[in-house]
Amino acid sequence: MKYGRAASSGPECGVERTLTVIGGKWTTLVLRELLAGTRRYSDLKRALGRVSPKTLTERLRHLEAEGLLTRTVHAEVPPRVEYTLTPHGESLGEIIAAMGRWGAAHRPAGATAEAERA
Amino acid sequence: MKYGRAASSGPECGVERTLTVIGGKWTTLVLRELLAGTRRYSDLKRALGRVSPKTLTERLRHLEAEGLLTRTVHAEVPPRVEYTLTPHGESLGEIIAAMGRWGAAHRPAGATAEAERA
DNA sequence: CGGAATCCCATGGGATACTG
DNA sequence: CAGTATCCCATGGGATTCCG
Repeated sequence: MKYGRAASSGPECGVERTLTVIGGKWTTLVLRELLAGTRRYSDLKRALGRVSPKTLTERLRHLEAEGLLTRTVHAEVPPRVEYTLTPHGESLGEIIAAMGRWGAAHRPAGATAEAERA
Repeated sequence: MKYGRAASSGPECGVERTLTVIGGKWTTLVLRELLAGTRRYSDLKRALGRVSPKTLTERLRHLEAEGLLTRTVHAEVPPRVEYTLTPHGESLGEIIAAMGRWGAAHRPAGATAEAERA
């Protein structure tokens, strides 16, 4: 998801920077899962359902590179690897929460505003 | 960006539904632009910078299909087409705003938390 | 258990040219 | 002006198999 410099309303717009970090379906979903607490690789895999190991690892590595989570390998057998959000990663909670709220309120059906009032 | 059923923490999770709507780089950027007000096709193209006409049209059609914006064709010459967010589309403002804030605060440099306190 | 390796597909997106 | 029409590429993601 490469792109040159910001060319939108505000140069160096924050939205674009955010998109390069949490762009992509699984990325966001992984974050949402980790916002609930530390998770092991297999926990994430199970929670996310139909994600391939390749994709999951890829996204986790990406998030780690961005400094959003830490990967802890426990030297035991069987191996245990845990992923935990850094404060930096937790700061994304606001965005994820907003997305969750919107998605819950604006369901395809149309029971949107009514559902909120009820 | 298709996917079966929700398999994450909460079944039918709102986050996933939101992702199917605003997933993608340009989609979000278009929304951010329109949150500032009605825009013509050429306005958007100029504001977004390096977006191809194909992509822009594609995303606009997608958003229209989702009921997030309305497309108004003015029967004049030269043609004028305006895009305006529906209330439904405007309700995404909270998410976009959160993304903007996060991106602004967590810049690569590292002047993150400090910038927020200042 | 937690991946790495490999192969393949779908889709978003880019560049360019052309038109109602 | 506001697209449409092609063609092509990059990347996210899927499925499967194998390994330390």
